[in-house]
Amino acid sequence: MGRPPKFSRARLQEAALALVDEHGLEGLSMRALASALGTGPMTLYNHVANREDLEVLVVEAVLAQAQWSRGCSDDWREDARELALTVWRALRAHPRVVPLVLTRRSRSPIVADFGEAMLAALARSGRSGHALLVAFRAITALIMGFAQGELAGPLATSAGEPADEVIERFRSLPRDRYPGLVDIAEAARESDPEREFREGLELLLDGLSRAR
Amino acid sequence: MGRPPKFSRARLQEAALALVDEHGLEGLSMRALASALGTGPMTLYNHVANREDLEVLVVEAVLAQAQWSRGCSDDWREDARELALTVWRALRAHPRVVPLVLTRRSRSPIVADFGEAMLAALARSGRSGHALLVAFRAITALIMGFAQGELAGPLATSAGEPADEVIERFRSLPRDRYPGLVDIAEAARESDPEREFREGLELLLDGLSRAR
DNA sequence: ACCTGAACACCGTTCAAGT
DNA sequence: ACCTGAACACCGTTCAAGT
Repeated sequence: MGRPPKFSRARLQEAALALVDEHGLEGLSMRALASALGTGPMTLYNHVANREDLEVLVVEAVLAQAQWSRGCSDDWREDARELALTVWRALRAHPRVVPLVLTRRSRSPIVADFGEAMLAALARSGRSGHALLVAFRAITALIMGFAQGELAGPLATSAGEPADEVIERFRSLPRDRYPGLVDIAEAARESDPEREFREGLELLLDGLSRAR
Repeated sequence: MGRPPKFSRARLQEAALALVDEHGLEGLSMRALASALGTGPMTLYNHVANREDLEVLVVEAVLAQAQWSRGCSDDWREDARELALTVWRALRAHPRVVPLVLTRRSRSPIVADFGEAMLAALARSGRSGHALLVAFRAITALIMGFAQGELAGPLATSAGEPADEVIERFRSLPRDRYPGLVDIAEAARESDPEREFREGLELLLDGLSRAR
């Protein structure tokens, strides 16, 4: 006997994302999500295969927020930059989901479409085949790596500890042993994440412009 | 009454890493580790604060395998390259630990020492302060991002699915809609991870050489 | 100082039954 | 087709007691 679903997959996705945004990764459980949706845990299994499947759904909810103009400009660097920035911003909007984005694999068309758009831009730098593959791997690595670095890297600013404290911790290292770390910790005080990402991205784009 | 520890912290670290290497992340539990060490779960709490602490220990076991020569050459690019490669290789030697490396933060001297060595190399490109910070963030992002990409990126080759299958999956996409993805999937067939990383790294080093 | 068993409050998921 | 309660086999961790 056909029964209408109690809630849509989209509703479930939205509720799961809200749970992680608000309570972090450990706030996401089948049971917690179920009660947020007003049902029992087992109901979720009508919409989702298992917990990992649910996590992929959360990842895709975040990635879906990356939007870009479909056409392309006459400057491939500008296109690649726009694409990279929109993904990076989507990740930054949901910092507590980043660990999931880094570790779960999605086969959603969102990922393929983004990849294809980025490849279209990079191809216009004059690359194809192996060189295009390397360029693609490098730029996606840079995006994910910057997101990771803010979350868990040496100068990570999130994850509970306030930014100023992390910087202070590095600033107070022995200056003779760690002059470089002290230096960048000072610089980090009057910097911001988007600027750092943009300038880091520009370094790679410079490399992509030069080599052939 | 002073009792000698039943096992050292190093022994615990080693056993935990072995557990993850062999059975993956889900094979690591307080209970499984305890029985691998021949005791009850609660004994572990004499050596480790909690599960997260244990995970950081595993991360540090992997990072500790990154070794580099202390002196520096007359070529900063060569030094940065060596440092990046040694970390990347350490990560690759323990693919199932990578998700932990991406998401857990360590305050071990290993991390600080690596950072300082890398900064020393990058500083010799003529950078300091904010520009040095950006260069550092970019190169660490590239390293971690490449490790992430192999694990969970669009063309990821690990995570159960064999490399050939992933590539085949992309190769069989509609060529008119995803020409770029099909192209790099073909290229990926006769490529290897270290080559891709080396060449991706070179792109960033090119960018670091040019800009000032 | 270090070890440890029992117990508690959670998990994800199987199963079998409902509509 | 979709829902759901009971039950199972796990977790990490607190507590209280041992040496």
